[in-house]
Amino acid sequence: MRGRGRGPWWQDRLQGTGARITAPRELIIEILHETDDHVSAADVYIRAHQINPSIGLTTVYRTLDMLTQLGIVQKFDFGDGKARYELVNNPNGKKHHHHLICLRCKTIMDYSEFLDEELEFVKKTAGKLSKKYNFEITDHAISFYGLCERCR
Amino acid sequence: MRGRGRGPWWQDRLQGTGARITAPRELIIEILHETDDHVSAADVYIRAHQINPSIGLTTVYRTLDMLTQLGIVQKFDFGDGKARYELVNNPNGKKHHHHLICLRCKTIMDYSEFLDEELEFVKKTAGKLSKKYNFEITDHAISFYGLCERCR
DNA sequence: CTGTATGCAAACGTTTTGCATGCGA
DNA sequence: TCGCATGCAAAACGTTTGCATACAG
Repeated sequence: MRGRGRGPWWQDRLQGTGARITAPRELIIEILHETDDHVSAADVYIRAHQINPSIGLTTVYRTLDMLTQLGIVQKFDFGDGKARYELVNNPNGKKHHHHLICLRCKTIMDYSEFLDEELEFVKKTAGKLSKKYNFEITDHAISFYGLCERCR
Repeated sequence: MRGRGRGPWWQDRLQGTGARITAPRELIIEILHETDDHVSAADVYIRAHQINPSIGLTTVYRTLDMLTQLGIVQKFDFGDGKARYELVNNPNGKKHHHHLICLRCKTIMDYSEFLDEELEFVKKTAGKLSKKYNFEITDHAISFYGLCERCR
């Protein structure tokens, strides 16, 4: 287990763009790193605020936005009014996964099974789309909607 | 071309649930039908309002929500702050498709090629997930993110 | 005639912005 | 020191809700 805090793996990415390493940014990334879940900005803010009460919600939004544009974080909109964020591709992070969303209770479940076939499909499709539309594909999302066990 | 206005294909669906056929609902569905695009609630409202200025934004939201719950409309959240709506599976409608979203200019492109392989993949995966998580899957969405031709 | 559907205005929750201050490099 | 980064408060935005009225069945 390497990432206990100040792992430098993301500092390089930030400094490479001229961005500064600050306490709020360190804390926000650490929180994302320790949370295996799709968290909202408010979720991050609450946890950050518990540790360092001087951090403001605005900074959380701005940091998440910056990380999203750098490709360090992926932003999701599941249709419940608030955006969710997840670290992507980080060394200690959880596996690539997709989502199962209950239309009634809005629960979001992750699944990471059956990814071998998916990877194959995604790669093939991305390649064809990329060529046909001259589109540089950097990411993708697959979501299934329906009714969860409790709601059906 | 069948659907010029009062096509009854959706009236049955509505009446089957006890919902009433009203002028605002007819108009909203007609607008969705004539629009091959992923429209926001405001988009629908503007067009509806041009035709019948007595229609309110609230009714547009409530109607789109009702149609979504009936499965007549699919609601999308692409992360730009407003939800988009599309008619799904209607007789004259366009083919099932997925989305290519530019992270810089937020343009949303549809693609409906390569769906044969996709259908196979989706069916297989949905079946497995359904069994494993006891989840009743009714819909799915696949989106690719990246940079469009103009932005890269 | 009954109850759903509607429009308006106001409320709501999330996200963004303006501005003065703080602090990393 | 210089300018990006921050926090606060207020604004902005999309969406939802309360309520009295209209109208489909």
